[in-house]
Amino acid sequence: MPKTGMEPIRRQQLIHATMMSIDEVGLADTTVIRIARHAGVSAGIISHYFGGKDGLLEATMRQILSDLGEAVAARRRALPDSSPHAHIGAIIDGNFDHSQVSGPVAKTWLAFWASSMHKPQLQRLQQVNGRRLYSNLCSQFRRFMPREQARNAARGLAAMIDGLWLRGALTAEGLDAEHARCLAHTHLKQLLADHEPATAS
Amino acid sequence: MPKTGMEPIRRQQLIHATMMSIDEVGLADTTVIRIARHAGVSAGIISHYFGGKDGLLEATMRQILSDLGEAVAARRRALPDSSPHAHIGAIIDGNFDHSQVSGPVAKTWLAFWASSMHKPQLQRLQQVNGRRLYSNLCSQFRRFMPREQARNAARGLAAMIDGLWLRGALTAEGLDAEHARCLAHTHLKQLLADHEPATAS
DNA sequence: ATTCTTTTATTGAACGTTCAATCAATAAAA
DNA sequence: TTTTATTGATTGAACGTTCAATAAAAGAAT
Repeated sequence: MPKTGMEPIRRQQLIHATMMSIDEVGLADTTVIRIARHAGVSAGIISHYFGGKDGLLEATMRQILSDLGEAVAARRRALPDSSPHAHIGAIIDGNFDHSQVSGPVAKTWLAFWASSMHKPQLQRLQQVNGRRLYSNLCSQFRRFMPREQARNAARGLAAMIDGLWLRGALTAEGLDAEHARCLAHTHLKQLLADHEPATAS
Repeated sequence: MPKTGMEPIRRQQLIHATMMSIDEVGLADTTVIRIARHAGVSAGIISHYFGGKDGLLEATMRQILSDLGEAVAARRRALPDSSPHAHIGAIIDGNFDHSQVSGPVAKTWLAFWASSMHKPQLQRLQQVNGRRLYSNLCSQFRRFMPREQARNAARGLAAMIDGLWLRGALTAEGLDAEHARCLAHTHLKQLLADHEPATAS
């Protein structure tokens, strides 16, 4: 049934099928045949569109990072005000966006995280993302904190966000996004309260 | 050169070699031959002592978890006082013990973390450890907080500890244990200060 | 409309590689 | 002589990639 213009459709199907397979059996047991069956196509098509299995895996990670970045950016565009609190809150909420915390995405994310330790191409993508989160947080904290303290606040909050993700991906019930957001926001409020004790209500 | 009593020696050598291999090339590219070469023995010996590759991997994870538990327990035995602050501080310090934060151990730990999502035997070990950290923290927080608040404090601190680990394992420079400890302790002090504002100095 | 040609999309068997596990053979110690 | 410890070639299974073959759509021509 080959019509023209299949390429973007197939690419999307295969990326989605990759996440499903990683969700089901993990990255280690994800074979091209299993991905192809999930997408309802043959194994050879993967090399045709992505140059090979590695190309598909990299494209899948790119998609996840791109979606995450967009979720954060969208919330920062629609802020109620431009206070540091609002910006940091938007970054937190974006990181726990619904498109990001579903089981398949979260497990795929963690699988790539581990894998990126030894695959240079994934490592680059991973570091770009990690630094983006950190520096976004840091520049907001610096609006009302001295530099070194802002750095530490950013590092601590970034670690908490990643840690909540990590723990969420491992629990059988999946990540409770509402609860995770609540914990991160509570931590943020503490940081703010400690720094403006006189400005209460 | 077979003497008697080689078993405990070989088991230790092979577990150590497993961590070295995972540090070098990752869990995915860690083969029995590579592990055996690291230990200076032949590949067949792994099946002889551990029943197969999976047995060795499980034994390696058990060793890491056991070392981590002991590092925490040792510090809790030698506390200056038995205040909640001291206990929680000891749990933090134990989790950033030098035996735990070296490159090979940290990378092996993260590799198993990801792998435990789809291997039931590793998952059990992982959950026992995660719950131990959480419930240890929780029971200390409850000594000066209402139950629900203590739970949230424990979840937040546990997430931060794991997040600092995670980010440390991924950076090329490795985990800066001193700095990570400092961030976790800062967060702890905020939790304490917020809850006893009248008892200052 | 119908036929022919070209282009695009897809298949799946075959190939070469890699891996974990096995086991008969070996050698040192007891 | 018996027991304990170890080797490494072999085996069979599984994997990613390749490529000749196939089929449907699109375009061209009558």
